Amino acid sequence: MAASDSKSKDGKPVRANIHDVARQAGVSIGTVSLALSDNAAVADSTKERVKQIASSLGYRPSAVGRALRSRRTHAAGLVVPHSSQHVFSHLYFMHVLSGVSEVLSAHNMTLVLSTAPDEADEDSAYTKILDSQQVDGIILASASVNDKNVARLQLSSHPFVFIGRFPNDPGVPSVGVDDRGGAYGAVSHLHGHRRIAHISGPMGHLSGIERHDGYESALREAGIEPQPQYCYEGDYSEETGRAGMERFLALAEPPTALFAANDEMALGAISALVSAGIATGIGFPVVGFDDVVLARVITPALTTVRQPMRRLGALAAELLMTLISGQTPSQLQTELSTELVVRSSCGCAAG
Amino acid sequence: MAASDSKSKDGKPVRANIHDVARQAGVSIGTVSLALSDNAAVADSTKERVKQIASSLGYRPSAVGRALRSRRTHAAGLVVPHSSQHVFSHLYFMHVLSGVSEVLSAHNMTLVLSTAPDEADEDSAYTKILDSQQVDGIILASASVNDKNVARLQLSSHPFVFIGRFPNDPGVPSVGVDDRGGAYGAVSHLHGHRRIAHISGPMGHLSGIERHDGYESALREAGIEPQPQYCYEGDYSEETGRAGMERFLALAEPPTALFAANDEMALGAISALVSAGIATGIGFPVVGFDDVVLARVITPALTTVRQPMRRLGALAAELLMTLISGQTPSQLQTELSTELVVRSSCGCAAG
DNA sequence: TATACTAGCTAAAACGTTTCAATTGAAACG
DNA sequence: CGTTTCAATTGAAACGTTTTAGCTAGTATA
Repeated sequence: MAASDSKSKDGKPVRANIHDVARQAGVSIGTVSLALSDNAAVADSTKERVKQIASSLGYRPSAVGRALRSRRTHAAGLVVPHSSQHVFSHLYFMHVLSGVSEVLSAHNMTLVLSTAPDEADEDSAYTKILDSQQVDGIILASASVNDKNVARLQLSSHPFVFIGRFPNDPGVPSVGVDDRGGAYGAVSHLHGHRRIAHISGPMGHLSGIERHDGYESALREAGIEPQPQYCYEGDYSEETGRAGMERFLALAEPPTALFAANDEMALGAISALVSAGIATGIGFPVVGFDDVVLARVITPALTTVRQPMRRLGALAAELLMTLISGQTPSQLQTELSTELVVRSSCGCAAG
Repeated sequence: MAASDSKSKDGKPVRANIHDVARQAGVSIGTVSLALSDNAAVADSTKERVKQIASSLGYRPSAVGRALRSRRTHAAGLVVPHSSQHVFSHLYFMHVLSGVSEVLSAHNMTLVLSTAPDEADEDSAYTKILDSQQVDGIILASASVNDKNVARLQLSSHPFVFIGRFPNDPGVPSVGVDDRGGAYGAVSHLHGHRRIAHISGPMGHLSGIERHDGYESALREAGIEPQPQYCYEGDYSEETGRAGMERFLALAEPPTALFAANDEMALGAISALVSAGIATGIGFPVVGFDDVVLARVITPALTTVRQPMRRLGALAAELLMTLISGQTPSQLQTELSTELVVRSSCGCAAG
C-alpha cells in the first residue's frame, strides 16, 4: 500500500495516472497497459518493473477511462421499479438483493441499485441506468405485467435478466419460482375446508396472477367452485392483509381458512382474526407465502410456502454474467420449486 | 420517445452520439453540448433545433464520456464492510439503505452498493469503489472502530460520510444516533431489578461500545456495580442472543432482566427463555434496540429503543450531497435521538 | 470610416484508458 | 550476406463528452 502521493498546488493529493507510471518506468503508456494486464507480448522484466512502479505510485486504473475505451463498465444494474420505501420494506427484496450482490461481487462487478422515485413513475428506474450506458447489463425485479419499459429493454441491446417469470415470451432470460405450484400446494394443504379465502398479490404482477391461479386450481381439484367474494386483491402489505380479512369476516358466510399470497399479508390477516377473537390455527388455518423471518417468529408460527429468494437473485446474476460475457447460457429460463413449510398456523403441527 | 435507431452492419441498434446530433443539426459538437445544457451563449433557435434532433435520434449523453471529461460520475457509494449475507439479513441496513436510496434518487445520483466478499476482508468493499474513481463520494455504514481503511478514506480526497459516529474525530462528517442515551433509557426502564444482564453488540463497533456504556452508567446510577458475568458479547444475530441468555440462565445467580443491544438478539434471548420455561415480560423483562418490524410482531411484543434508521440514511446522503457540491455543511456531525417504545416484553404495558 | 463590442458559433484540447498496426533490433536461416 | 522471423515496444487512434479560447460577421459607437 505504498503511496508516495504527490500533491498538487492546492494541497490535494493527486492520483497517478498511466502516464505517470509510463514516465517513471521509461516506457510508453501502451506498454504499461499491456504489462499490467499481464499480456504475453511484454517482457517479464518489463512487467515486473512496471508493476513495481505502479504500486509504488499507488496507481489504480480509472474505471471511467477504462470503461470509455473498452465499452465495458463492469457494473450491473438491479432495477426495481418501485419506490425505495416500498422496495426495502419487503424482506423478499432483501434476500434477492443479497443473492445478486454476492454473485456480482464474486465476478468483480459493481452493483448499481435503481429504484423509482415513487410508485407512479416506473420509468425513471430504467432510464437513469439504461440510457446513459452506465451498466453492462440489467437485472429486473418485480416488473408489472404490462410494463412498457420491458420492450425498451429488449431493444436496447443490453443483456438483461428477469426475476420472476415474464409471460408469453420464451426468449426472455428469466429466473423465477413455481408460484402456481406453490400456491396449489398451500391450498391443497387446507383440505377439509370448503370455504377457503385468498388474499392475492397485485394482479398486475405475474406472481399475483399465478398464485391466484394456483389457488383456484386447487379449489377446483377439490370440487369447489371459486367464489369472488372469497378473493381480495392486496398489494403484499400487512395493511391490505388485515383489510382483506376484515372484509371476509363481515360476510354473511365467512370463509373458514385462508391462503395469503405472502407472509406480510398473512400477518395482517392474523391480526384481524385476533381482533375478531378468532383463534388462528385449528380454529382458522392460515397459510402464507415466502417464508421470511416473520413467518417463523410470529405466534402462531406461520405455515408458508418457502421460496428460495436468495438463490433467485444469485441465479439471475449468474445468468446475467453469462449473457454479458457473450456466451450462450445452457438455459435461458429457470424455474425454481417451492417448499411448503408446515408450522402451526394451519392447525396441523404443534408450535 | 422517438427512436429512429439506425442499425450497424451486424444488426445491433447503434446509439446516437453527440457527433450524430451535430452532423444532423449542421453545427459543431460543442454547440450541441452547450445547447443541450441550455447555455445562454447559444441562440434560442439553435437550441430548439438541436434539442429536437437529439430527441428524434434518441440521443442520450453517455455517462461515461461525461464522467471522464467532467470528473464527476454522479454516483455515490454505500460501503458496508460486511458480507452481503450479513448485511442483508439485518433489517437495520435495509432501512438505512432505503433512506440513502431515496435521497440519492432525488438528487439524480446513482447508488453503488459495495459489500465485502466475506467478513474477514473488509478492504475490498472500499477498494472496489474508491480506487477506481467510480463515485463522487462515499457513505460508510457500520465500520469497525479500528478499521484502517478509514484513514485511507480521509486521504483519498473523496467526500465521505459516516453512519454511526466515529470516535475521537470531530472533523469526520457523520450521522449517528444517541446509542448511549438510548441504552441508558432502556436500562433505567428496568428499575426495581438489581441483576440486569446485557447482551451487547460487537465491541469492535462503536454502537456496541456505546450501548454497553449506557447500560453500565444506568446501573451505576441505580447504585448497582456492573458484573462481568452479566455481560455477553454478541454479534447482533439471533443466535448469539440465544447463546447469551443460555449462558446467563446457567449462572448460580441468574439475572432477572435483560437489555439486548438489538432486537434480533432480544428475540434469540426470548426464545431461550421460552425453552427454559420462563415467561418473558413480568416474569423476566426484556428490552431490545432498533425497533424493527420483528419487535412489533413477536409475542410478547418487544419493548425496544427505536432509532430512526431511515432518517439516518437520508441525512447521511444529504450531508454527502452538500460535501460533494463543495459547500460547507451547517454541521458536520449530527446525532439523532432515540425513543423508548414500551410494549409488553418489559412487563409494563398490556399486549 | 475606423473602432469596439456583441452574439453566435467553432476548433481543439483534455479527461484516462485500451488496442492494434507499425516499427525496431536482434537472432535464426539458407 | 541477404532474408526471414520473432520478441518487444511504440505511436496513434479511438471511446464520448465538456469547456474555453478564438473566430466571424454584424451592429453600435465615436
